[in-house]
Amino acid sequence: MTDLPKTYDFHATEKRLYQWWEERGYFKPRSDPKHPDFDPSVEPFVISIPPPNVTGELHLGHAMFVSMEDLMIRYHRMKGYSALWVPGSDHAGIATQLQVEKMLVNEGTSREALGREEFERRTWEWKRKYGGIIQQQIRRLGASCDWERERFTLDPGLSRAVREAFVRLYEKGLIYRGPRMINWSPGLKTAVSDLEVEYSQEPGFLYHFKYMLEGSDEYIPVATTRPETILGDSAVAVHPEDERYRKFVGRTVIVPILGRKVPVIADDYVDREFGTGALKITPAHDPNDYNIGQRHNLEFINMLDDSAIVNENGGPYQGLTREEARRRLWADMKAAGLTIKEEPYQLNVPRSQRGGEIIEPRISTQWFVRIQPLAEAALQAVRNGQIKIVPERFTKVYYNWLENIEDWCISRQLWWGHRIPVWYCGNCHQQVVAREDPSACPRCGSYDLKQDEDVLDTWFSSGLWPFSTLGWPEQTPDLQYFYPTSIMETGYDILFFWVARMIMMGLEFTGEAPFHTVYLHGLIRDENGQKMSKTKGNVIDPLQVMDELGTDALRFSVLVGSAPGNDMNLSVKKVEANRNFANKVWNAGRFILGTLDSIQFSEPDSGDTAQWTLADSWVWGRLQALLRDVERLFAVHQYGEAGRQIYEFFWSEFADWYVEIAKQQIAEGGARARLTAETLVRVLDGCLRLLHPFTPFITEELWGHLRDAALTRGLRPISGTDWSEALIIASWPEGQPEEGWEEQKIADFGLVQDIVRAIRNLRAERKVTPGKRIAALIAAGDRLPVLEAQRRTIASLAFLDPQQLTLSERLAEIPQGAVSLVVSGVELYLPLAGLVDTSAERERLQAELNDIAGQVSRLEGLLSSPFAQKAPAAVVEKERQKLATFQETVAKLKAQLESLGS
RNA sequence: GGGCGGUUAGCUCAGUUGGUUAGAGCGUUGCGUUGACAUCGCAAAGGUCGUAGGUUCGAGUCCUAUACCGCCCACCA
Repeated sequence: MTDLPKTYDFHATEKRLYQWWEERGYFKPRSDPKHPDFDPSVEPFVISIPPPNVTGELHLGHAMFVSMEDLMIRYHRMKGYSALWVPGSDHAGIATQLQVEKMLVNEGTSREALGREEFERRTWEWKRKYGGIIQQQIRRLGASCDWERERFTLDPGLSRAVREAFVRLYEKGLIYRGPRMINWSPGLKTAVSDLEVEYSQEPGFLYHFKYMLEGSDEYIPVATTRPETILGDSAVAVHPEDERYRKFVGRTVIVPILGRKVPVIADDYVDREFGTGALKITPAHDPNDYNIGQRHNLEFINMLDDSAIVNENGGPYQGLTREEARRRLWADMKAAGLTIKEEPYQLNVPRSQRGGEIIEPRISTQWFVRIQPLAEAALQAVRNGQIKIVPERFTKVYYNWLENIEDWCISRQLWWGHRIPVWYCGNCHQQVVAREDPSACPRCGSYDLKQDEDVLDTWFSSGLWPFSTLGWPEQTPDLQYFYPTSIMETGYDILFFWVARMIMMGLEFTGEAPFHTVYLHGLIRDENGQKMSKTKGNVIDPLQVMDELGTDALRFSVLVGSAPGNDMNLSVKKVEANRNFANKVWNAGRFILGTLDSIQFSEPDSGDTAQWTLADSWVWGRLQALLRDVERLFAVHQYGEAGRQIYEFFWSEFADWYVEIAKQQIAEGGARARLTAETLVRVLDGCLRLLHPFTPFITEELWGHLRDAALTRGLRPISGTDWSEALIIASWPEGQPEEGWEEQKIADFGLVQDIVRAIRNLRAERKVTPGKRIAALIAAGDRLPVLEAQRRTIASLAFLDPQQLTLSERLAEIPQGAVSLVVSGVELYLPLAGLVDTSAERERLQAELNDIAGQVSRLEGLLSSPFAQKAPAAVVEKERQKLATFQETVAKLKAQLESLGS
C-alpha cells in the first residue's frame, strides 16, 4: 500500500488504464444487441459523438466535448444504464480536399492533373494515413467510446444512408435542381450554403457615379460599393414615390463604358434615404437585385466566370479579376466624366468560412432541399417539448433561425464527398435518381448514363449521423435498441449547421426526434477572453497540457468553472490548480491506504466496539448532502457546479478536517481505529465514485488499491454499492439516510470548527508557532457536553496541551493575563504569559464586540420588522437563534472587557 | 435592424426553486517543513455583486430602463 508513489504518475497510469478498460470491454454497452445475453429491458443511454474532421488535430474544442460527453457517459454507465457512446469522424469535404490539394501542389501536381478518380484514390490513401490521428488523441482524453462501433461518414453503410435520404427527399419533392442565386466560392469553385458565409466589417468606399439618360445631358446619380458589377447591370431602380426621379421611370439609361441601354424602373425596395436614392440593378450578382430582376423581368447578365474573372459580357474588361476590373472601370469612368465621388464606407464583406476569400453571389444551377416542411417539424419538436435545449436561452435562437430559413443548397462542386445519386441519360435525357448505381437508362435502355458531377454538402451526411451510425436505413438491432439517442452534446456554434439539421432529418426519416436533449457547451477562449488562434499565438495545446499536467487535470479544468452554454476562459494556471487537486486526492488516498496497514483488523472478538464520533457523523452527513446535491445538479446538467462542490468537499472538509481528526482517532487504537478507518475508506470511496466521471484515471487507479485493501479487511464500500472489479463499472453512490444520524451533528461540529479556528487565529496573531503546545480554558455553558466529548479533537487541531485544556460550564472568575474571545457564546481563554498586552487586548475585544453588537442590532431590527410575521417560521427561527447566540456572545465579551480593567 | 450573453475580490470565474454577514482558484501578506500532500499546511487582507428604478417582509438572484463589452442572425446599394 505504502508503495504508492508520493506523486501520482499520470503518464504511465493513463496509458495502462485506458488499455485495460478497453480490453476488458468496459466501453461497451452493458446490454448489447450484438451480444447473446442482450437484455432489452435495460434502459440505454446513448450519445453520438460530434464527428471530428478526419483532417483534425486535437484542440481544446475537442477536449471540451470529449470531456463533457465522457462525463455523461461514465455517469450513466455507473447509474446502471446501458451506456453507448458512438465514435466516428467526418469526411469534411472542403477541409479534406483542401489539405490533399495542398499536398499535391507540394508534389508538383494538382487535382486537375490527376483527374477525379485518381484524386479520390489519393484522398482515401491520405485518410487512411492521417485519419486515425484524431481518434488516438481522443483516446488520450479518456473517452470511453465503443470503438467497435466507430463510423466514418463515407463508410459504405453511411453512404447508403445518404443515398436513401436523398432519394426519399427527392421522391417526396423536397429536393429540386435549378438555377438560383447562390454563394459562390471562386477559389474553391464551388457553391457554399448561406451558413458557410461569414461577413466581415472592412473599410472601403461607396462610389457615386452618373447613369446618363439616353439622348440627354441629364443623369441619375447612383451609388455602389462594387463598381465592377456595373458590367452586369440591367436596370436602374428608384422608389416609385421619389419626386426626384419619378420623371425618369420608364426612360432608358446608358450603362457606363459598355453603352448598353437599360430601363429605369420603380420598385418599393429602394430606400430613398440611402446613398443617392437610386439603385443600380445587377440581377445576376446580388440576391436583392435578383429578386427585383425577377419582378421586373430584367435581363440576367452573368459577368464573372467560375474563378470570378470577368467574362465576355464584360467587354473590354474581360479577363480581369474583380479587383482589377473595379480599378480600371472606375478610372475609365473618371476619364469619361461619369464619376461623382468616392466616399469612405464601412463594407460588410461576405467571406468564405473556409478559405476566407470573398464570396460572389451568383446564379448557378444547384441542388436544393425544400426546407420549409422539414423546418416546421423541427420547430414543433422543440415547441412541444419532445426536444429540450439546454441552456434554454438557445431555444429562441433556434426558433428564430428555423422560422426564417431559406432552402438549403446541398450541391458542391467538389470531388471529395457523397456524389449526388442522379444520372443523366445521354440518349433520352432522362434524369435518373436511384439508390443503386443504374447500369442502363430505365426509360430507353441506353447505357449512355453520366452521373451528376457534384457531391453533397458534408452536413447532409452529418445530419443523418445519430441514426446512420446505428445502421439506418436497415432496421438493425442497434437502431431499434439505441435509437433515439439520449443527449446531443455539442458547441452552440454548430446549432444551425448540425443540430437543427439532425433534428430535421431525424424527424423526416425516422419519425422520431434523434435525441431528447440538446446540451450546448460554450467555447473555450484564452485567459483574457480572446479567441485562440495560431496567429495570435495564444493557443493552448491540449496534448501538451496532458503531457505536462495530466489528462484528469485538463478534463476537470474544462468541466468545472463555467455555466452551461457560457464561454470559458482557460489558462494553464487553472489546469495547474486542478493538477494540484488531483495530487491532493492522490495523497489523501495514499495516506488512507497507509493507515490501513497500521491497523490490526483481525483482532479476536474482545467485545471491543465503537460508536461514531461527532466527526464521523459530521463527515458522513456532509457526504450525504453532497451526494444529494450532485444528483440534483446532474439532473439539470449543472456539471460544473457539481464538480466544484465535490472539489470543495474533498479538500476543505474531508481532507482538511476529517482526515486530520481521523489521525487522532486511529491513534486511540482498537475498535475506534477500525471504525475510523472504515469511515475513511467509505468516504473516500464515495468521493472517488463521484469524481470518476470528471477525472477517470486517477480515481480508477486509486480506487483499485482502495478496493483491494478494503476487501482483504472486510471493509464496506459506501452504502448501496459493492466493490466491483473496476470503478468505471462500479455503481453510482446514492444518498441514503444512516441509522442514528441527525442534523444537529453538523451544527455541533461547526462549533468545534469555530473554536479551533478562533484559537488558531489568536495563535497566528500572537505568533505562537504550531509546535508550541499551549494551555486553554473554555467555558462552554450548555455546550459543555458536546465540547467535552471533543476535548481531544480540539486539543489536537488547535495545538493545545491536552493536560492543560480545561473545559467547564462556567468559570468562577475570568482568568487574568489571558487572551480571550467568545465564539458562538463559548468563552475561550489562552493564558499566554508575557504575550498579553492589556491595551491591545482591549482594542481587539472591543472591535470584536462592536462587530457582534452590530449583528445583534441588525437582527433585532430584522426580527421586529414584518419579516417576523411574513417569512416562513423556520427562517425566522433560524434568525432568532442566531440573535440569541450573538446576545450571549456580547454579554460575555463585555465581561471579558471589564476584567481587563480600564 | 432584430436577438442573446456578460458586467461579482487585483486577475479568471462560480453562485438555477429570492432567505438576510457573497464563494473558489490564481495572485498578495504573515507564520510554518521530524511521515498523506511544499503539486503542502495554518492564518490574513481584499467585494456598496455595472448604474437607476421597481416587486417583496427580504434581491447578486425576479421585473423595467440604461451604460459598456462580447456574440449570433439579417445583409440597404
